[in-house]
Amino acid sequence: MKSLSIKDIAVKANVSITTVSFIINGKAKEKSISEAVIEKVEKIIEESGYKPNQIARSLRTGNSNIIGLIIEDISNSFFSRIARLIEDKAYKKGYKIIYSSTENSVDKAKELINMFKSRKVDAYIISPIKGIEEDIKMLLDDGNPVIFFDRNLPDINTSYVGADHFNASYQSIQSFIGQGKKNIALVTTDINVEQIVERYDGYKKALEDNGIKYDENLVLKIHFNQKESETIDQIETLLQTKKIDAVLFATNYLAISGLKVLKKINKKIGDDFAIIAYDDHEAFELHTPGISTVQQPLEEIAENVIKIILKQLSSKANPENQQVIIPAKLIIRD
Amino acid sequence: MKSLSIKDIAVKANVSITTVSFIINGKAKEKSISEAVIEKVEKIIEESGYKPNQIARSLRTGNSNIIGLIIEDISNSFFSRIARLIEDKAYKKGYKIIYSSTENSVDKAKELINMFKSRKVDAYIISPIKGIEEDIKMLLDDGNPVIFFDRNLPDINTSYVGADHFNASYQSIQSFIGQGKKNIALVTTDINVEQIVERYDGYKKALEDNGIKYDENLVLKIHFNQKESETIDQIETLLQTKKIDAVLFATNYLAISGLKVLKKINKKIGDDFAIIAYDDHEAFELHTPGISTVQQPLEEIAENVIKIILKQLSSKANPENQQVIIPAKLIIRD
DNA sequence: TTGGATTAGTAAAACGTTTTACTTTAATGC
DNA sequence: GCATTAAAGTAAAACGTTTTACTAATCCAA
Repeated sequence: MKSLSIKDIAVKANVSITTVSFIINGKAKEKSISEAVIEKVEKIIEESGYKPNQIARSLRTGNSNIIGLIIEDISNSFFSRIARLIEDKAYKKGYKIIYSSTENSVDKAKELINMFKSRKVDAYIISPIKGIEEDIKMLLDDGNPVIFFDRNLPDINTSYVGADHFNASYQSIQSFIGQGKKNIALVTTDINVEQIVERYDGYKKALEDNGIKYDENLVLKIHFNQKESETIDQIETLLQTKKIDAVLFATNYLAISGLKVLKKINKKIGDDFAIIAYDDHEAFELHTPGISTVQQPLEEIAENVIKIILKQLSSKANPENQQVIIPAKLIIRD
Repeated sequence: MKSLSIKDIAVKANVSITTVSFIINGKAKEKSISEAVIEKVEKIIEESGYKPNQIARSLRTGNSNIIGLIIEDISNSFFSRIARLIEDKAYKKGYKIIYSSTENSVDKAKELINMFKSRKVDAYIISPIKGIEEDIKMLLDDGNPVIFFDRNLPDINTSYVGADHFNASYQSIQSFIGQGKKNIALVTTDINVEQIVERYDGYKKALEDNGIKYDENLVLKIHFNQKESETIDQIETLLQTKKIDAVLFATNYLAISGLKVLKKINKKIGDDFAIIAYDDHEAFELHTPGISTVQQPLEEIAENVIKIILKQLSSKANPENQQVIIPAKLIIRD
């Protein structure tokens, strides 16, 4: 059963295709179509359940009302929650989201950009990784709205929304030190993205500022794509072989692995051992004792992202790039 | 900067558009294009970075290589994990996923179906809700491949993949009874979907089969869209006012709320009080003691979904509907 | 009464592909 | 040497819209 086209409607209403198109697009008044015709056509559209073919529309107009969202991994709760918020807000403005996960692979990221390009998405919301600078530049050169979130690429001049990773990390360490901790470890990943580097820098700077010597043996860089069991082994080794009284985990999934280690080796969180996790997770609130965490302001991030991108989409003017850095919140639990 | 079209390539190569199209689509041999021309054109395509406009392609061919995924809520870990797996597998076959969350609203679900329809997605993967039967029927009548997962709509004759909710629930209760529990509560939701009903039925049947009288006061139906604080209050009331020695939570987020209550009222899980959660969650493994859980076979579900849908997409033949029920696994933790 | 403005509407081009039906040239068989 | 077939390729229609440029009729002012 073929679906209806604008032509079918035009024939039924005994008017031209043009007229129907004007009516559909709310230009009837402006194009001086009579009230009678408008009503007739609208009635027919209503009754027949006709919906314009978006593909044809996109081809003609050059825009798709689709926003491409490129993230690391939709199954990570940080991203899935952001995605949900963005989807929600975009939806209300008539935009759909089409998303894909890069799994931190440069090749996949490039492929995704190409794919979105050939689908003519109207805008790109990207949590970027190093290595795709050229591709992003091409997008920008072609006049596509592009916004980064969570992470930034320093060489690229485009809008960005993210948490203040440096300060969040700095304050976490301050908090440890305030509790009298001296041997503070950092468990982070080896992916070379700005937000991870900033968390590292904040860690280092806080130590320095407090006169504690930075010891690279207390920093564990986990390889991004490795199996969790391996991560667990490495964290276990760290905890068993080094004298450590506090650990900052640079991502929530690393903290989850860390908690598994603690359970396994039966090490308790308490007065003589503390941890803080970056990015909240339901497991942290429920844990006994509660796990302190750096909470990123998801709602605010999503809101700013969508606000900036919609503004760029509506005003054809060349976009002034905005950099929005939102403070993260340290939640102390116990 | 306009992007290249097939025409630009044709001009550069000094051949016709048709020829370029044949080459792009791998029909060069079959259409007897000479090796020399093929090479020349391919070189130009390669060098220029030309990518066919998918929109134009879709318009002409009538398919989009996009599969629409309609779920309840992408930020729920069950769905985001499934989504990731489906995305992954679809991607490998050249299909993209475009997803949206219904938030359990019939209106939103209908809107999404319409939106996907006007975008001419090639297939629909849906975790359905009651009230959209008519819309689904229309999709099927139009010859669209549609597959349900996680939940089924009994009136609709289409493929379905899901866990064996009835048995999973039944076994959970059996397990409680095996531990000597007698006053077993069920915390579930009021949404009227098959999988929730089955979990309820399994609960009831297991009680009956063991000669325990079903007591409706021990069943708490939480309103789907209410705030978590309210849910927590209701669960707290249930636990405080009724004599209960075991609780089955019908979804993971209900169990999370339940755990928050336990923490709040300082009730311990142990010999005289047990719980089981439906759908696993990272928090459950980490919890002390570990929370027993009904684990849905995500990987298998995703795999079956994508296998069935791809088969339907490749063979134009009218699809034989498949019903795949996969056993869930009860994981006992402590 | 005339000619510019307004009203009401339409024909046709364009967006970038795919695909059908066609042409031209060369090769082959007898 | 002529008819047939194969090889190599192309012109043009079609997909379903939007939009530009146009027409025809009516109205109004001078």
